[in-house]
Amino acid sequence: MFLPCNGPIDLGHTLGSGQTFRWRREDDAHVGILGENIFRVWESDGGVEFESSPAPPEKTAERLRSYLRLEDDIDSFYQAVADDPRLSVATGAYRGLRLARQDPWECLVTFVISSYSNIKRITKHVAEISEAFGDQVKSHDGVYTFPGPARLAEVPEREFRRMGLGYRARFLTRVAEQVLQLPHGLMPYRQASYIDAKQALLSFFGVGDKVADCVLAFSLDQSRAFPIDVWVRRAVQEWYFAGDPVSDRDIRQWAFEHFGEYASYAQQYLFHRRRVDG
DNA sequence: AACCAGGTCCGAT
DNA sequence: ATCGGACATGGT
Repeated sequence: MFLPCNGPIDLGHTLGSGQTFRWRREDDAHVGILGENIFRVWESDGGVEFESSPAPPEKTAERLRSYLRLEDDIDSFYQAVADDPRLSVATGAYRGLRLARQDPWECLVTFVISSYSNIKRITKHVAEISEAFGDQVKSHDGVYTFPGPARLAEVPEREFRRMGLGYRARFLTRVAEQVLQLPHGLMPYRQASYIDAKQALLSFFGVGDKVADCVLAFSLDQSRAFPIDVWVRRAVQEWYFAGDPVSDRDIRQWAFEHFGEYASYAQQYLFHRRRVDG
């Protein structure tokens, strides 16, 4: 089934730029799990083509469309930063890199795990958690859904430690318990203000500024979130502040003034650029 | 063999 | 408010 896209889309950059960790290349397509269904997606003229199972494409199209943010007018972002020479290099190189709209819970767990780790290891841990605690997707051996907060809340911390999660094990157990206390889960924060949503996330044990901003940018539609990790810190410091040391607080302030509602997109391009090309 | 990785928490200034 | 050290583990 075909889905049109507003502007360019590059699945390799979108799904392989360190925002999502459960997609894999398979021939010329990308295969991943959204909710209870497995998707196979590839680029097609003016959009993407996809298959899904066990639910058929007619039933899952909206989920994929939303996930890939096909409605985003990405060209207006490119225009907005056209006068920024550093960012223009990245938008030129990674044209079609989109932010994904992930499930907030899965995104939260993923980035709690990400703390002081690396992409390869994060990918491994997310896969292990799905296999160990998720449900098998119907008629797809070895393919698992992502376990919900109720399931992870009942996993003893020592099991997470056995998986090699280290000190993050405690974070995971606590975060699951805390999310379980929310009457309507994390979804309502899509409608909340950036400030309110961030404050809520920061109240979770194991969630600081960086992880909170990742969840806000990659799952909660908070376009002014600007996650600052080691790579982005270096990029901003060297490319925009002449190498002078800058506090995270100042970077956040600067990012909002400089990029406004495009901050989340700008961050992902800067991150990818810095991580891939140094 | 030190050093680093999409950080956060906590106690001491 | 801000700063340093501790925290687990695996890869260069």
